[in-house]
Amino acid sequence: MAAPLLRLAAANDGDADGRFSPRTIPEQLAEELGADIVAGRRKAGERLIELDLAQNFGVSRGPVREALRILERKRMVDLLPRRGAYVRPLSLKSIADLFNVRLALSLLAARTMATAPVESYVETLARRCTELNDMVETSDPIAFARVTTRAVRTIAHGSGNELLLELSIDLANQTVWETIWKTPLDYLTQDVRREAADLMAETLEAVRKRDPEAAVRSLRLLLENDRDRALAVLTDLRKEAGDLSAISSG
Amino acid sequence: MAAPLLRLAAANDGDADGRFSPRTIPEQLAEELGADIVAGRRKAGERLIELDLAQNFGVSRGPVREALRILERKRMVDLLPRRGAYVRPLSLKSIADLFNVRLALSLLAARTMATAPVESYVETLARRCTELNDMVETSDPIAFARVTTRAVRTIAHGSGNELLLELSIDLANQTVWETIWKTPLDYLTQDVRREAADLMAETLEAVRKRDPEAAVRSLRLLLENDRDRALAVLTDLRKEAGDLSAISSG
DNA sequence: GATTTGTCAATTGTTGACAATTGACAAGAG
DNA sequence: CTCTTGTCAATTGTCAACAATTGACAAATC
Repeated sequence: MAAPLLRLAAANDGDADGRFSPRTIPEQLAEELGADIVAGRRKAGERLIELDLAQNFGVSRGPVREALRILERKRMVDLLPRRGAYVRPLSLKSIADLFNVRLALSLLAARTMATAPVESYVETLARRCTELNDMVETSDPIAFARVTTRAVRTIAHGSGNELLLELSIDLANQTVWETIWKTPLDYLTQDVRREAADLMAETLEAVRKRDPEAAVRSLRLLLENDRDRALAVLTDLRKEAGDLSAISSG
Repeated sequence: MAAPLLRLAAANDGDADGRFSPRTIPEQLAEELGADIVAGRRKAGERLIELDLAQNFGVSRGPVREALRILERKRMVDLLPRRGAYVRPLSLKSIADLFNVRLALSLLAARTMATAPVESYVETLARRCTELNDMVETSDPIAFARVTTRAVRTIAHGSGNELLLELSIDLANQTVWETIWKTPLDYLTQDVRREAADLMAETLEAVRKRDPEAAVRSLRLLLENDRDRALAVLTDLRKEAGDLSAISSG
């Protein structure tokens, strides 16, 4: 197998975070490997051998090691001392778990933000709401989903809780999402989008009125809907095709 | 400076997790360094230089590097590519943030557990409740606090959400707690213990009745009390002594 | 036949050397 | 005097070789 080397990483568009740290080789490796895992080019449970990876990527084992640590942190591989790295199976249940944790953190964010709103974040959230409203009519579910995610992240920012924000970003970077983005988002019909946009607007309103309970209530509805619909789609998907090897029955 | 070498790590009592992976050198380094940071032997913001650490510990830079990655994951150091590792300042606010995140996760756990309780975990929780009740009369705040923590972890287990459990353990391993354990727990008076034990019992009851909202309600009260009292103590502590260098005003 | 022990290749852990980058400081230009 | 540019030591990033451990398979023992 010839050495494919690294494609030297396209634009560094600030990885969903604010930091513009230089893009290190281990990070690039982790990204590539992560993509491979999501795409099913690496199967669940497969063992990853440092030397092989190093040769395939055209680097030495050092950076590969660090990349594996990064992927461990992202919960994409299990790292057993002296026994190697294994790609972690990604069950439907673990996706549900992920949704629920995100939900809990987002609700804490909403509650906190509504308790002591910071004007700049409220404004940003308002902008997102406007965007969502505008997108109800158009029919681009992917764009809609992205803005929703961004709005939720704004709330995480607005909470002022840095740990919460960090965890949210970590979870968002979780590759599960990459998988989910690739699933059909047809369930985001106009009606569903309408409802979501309204609920987000309600949340914004509650934040403005400094009513934490109301904010939590509406955001919870929004995210629970999202979770349930996404899970339904994923479940169906599994029934049809037994592949997508990254997603096991679990 | 002579080479202190590693004291070869005492009993491996299964680090609060179930796994009994072999104790690797990087893990030991991380533990030592972490202890140094908590104890204030490494000050907030201080730069950690790989070569120095390597020489002090009597190993080469490789393992030190991995140890730093571990500490980054535990949020104890910041790792800036090409710019080194810095011990992360631990502000009062970040401790509050930690409490709040733990709170949110625990409530999700309680809600989930109460939705579909698993007998074995319910039993364990019941045992913890009994223990707590027995400890109301005795006056060992530390033991009481530990059992409380254990009860909360039981709930995390009982949720069946592995991600949640993992995050909880991560956060619990956060060194902040080590710091907190060392603060005076005098606020855990008999009255306070009585209330806490009662609230935990209520939570258990709610779980048994499969009443998620009630479970969340009582556990929330319990943990909010805990948070507020602990923060109050820490705040006072800071007013008195300006040291405890790991805790900055932030 | 089941269990233990010995051997070996494959793989991970560790090391020391070399390359690349950073931040600081000094010298020079405006 | 302020700002830019060049140089340099300190430090991190990467590499390739060596050491230690693992798991598997075969041989020996009970």
